[in-house]
Amino acid sequence: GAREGRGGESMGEGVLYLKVMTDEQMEILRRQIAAYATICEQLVEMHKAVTARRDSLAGMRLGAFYDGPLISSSGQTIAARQRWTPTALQLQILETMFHHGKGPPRSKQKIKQITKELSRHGQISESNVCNWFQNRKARLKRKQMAALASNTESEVEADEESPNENEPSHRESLPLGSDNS
Amino acid sequence: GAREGRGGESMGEGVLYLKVMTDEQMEILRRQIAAYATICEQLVEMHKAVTARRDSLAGMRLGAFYDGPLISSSGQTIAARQRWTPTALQLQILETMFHHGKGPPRSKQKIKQITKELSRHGQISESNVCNWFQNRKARLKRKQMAALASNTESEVEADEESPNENEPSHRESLPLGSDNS
DNA sequence: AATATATGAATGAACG
DNA sequence: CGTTCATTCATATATT
Repeated sequence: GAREGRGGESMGEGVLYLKVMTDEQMEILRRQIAAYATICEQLVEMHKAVTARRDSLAGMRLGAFYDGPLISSSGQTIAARQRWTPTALQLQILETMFHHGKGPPRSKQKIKQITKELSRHGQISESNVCNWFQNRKARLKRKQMAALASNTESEVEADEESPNENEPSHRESLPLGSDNS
Repeated sequence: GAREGRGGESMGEGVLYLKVMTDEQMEILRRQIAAYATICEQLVEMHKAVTARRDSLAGMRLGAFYDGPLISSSGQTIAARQRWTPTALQLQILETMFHHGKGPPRSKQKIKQITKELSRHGQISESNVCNWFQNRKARLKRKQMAALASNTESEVEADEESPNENEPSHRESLPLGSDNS
């Protein structure tokens, strides 16, 4: 197994820490994701077909499904929370905005607009949006600071104060609604 | 998938191809898998329910599905996030500090120092220390509050905050008893 | 093995 | 804005 190593390593500090995977591990991951993607796709299709021809099973009100409800890996999706949790879709959008706009929105107007946009994908309020951006920013900054502190010798690449460097070149996407590969 | 054997040897001619991922990318992958797992679980359940009451959709032969062919597969090696576990010695030290200092450390400097000290007894990072103190504090508080709850009236030690808060003591449904810690 | 508990880590919200 | 709190999630460990 790939998990021996008691006491693990520090994972909070990102940046300098890299995980190394063999091609085999990579392949396993890839296949796992692909399998899930395929299955999900087919199941969704099936469900659509079923509900299309037979609406009588309205008892199962899971219709909001393929709009990306909220996916937390415990299946507790139905329980009413008192604390807002962004749906996968909302999170994706927010993340994109964050990267694009280089930070939190500038004006209240913007917040309103974003909230409106996001509310199409789930319950959300302006303060949620506000908090999210603030938290996001604060935590990014903290991470950077931590990284910077850990190697005082500097001269490390990508340490520059260029905020537009924030694009970690990853695209997180749940290919449920969008085509991929 | 007749693919056994350890990494490396099966691919190419012994050349070690390594992919390097940042922690962030790792986390994204992990989440994606988790998300898919959840979706699949729910969809499968739904499908089961549907087919249970109506068999007429045999047209879609996806039955082999939840016979569990490849989903979990051999994966799980990477998809799991390991977490730091304090050694006995580290725990002892932390505990002592906590009692002595009456709470979490006040400054970043202190954290650094503690981390350095503890790292002599095992792998540890600053965020580990930070988290530990926060969790410790939070859980102590909760325990005290719980203890206090049994006494109801009598001496209340000014622990209560404003009662018009967001439902601070919602024990509406903890039927599984897991919430208590 | 399967379930229950303990606890490290993530994060929405609140505070100063 | 930066920091802290409160709650939740996920995994390591213990128990059956």
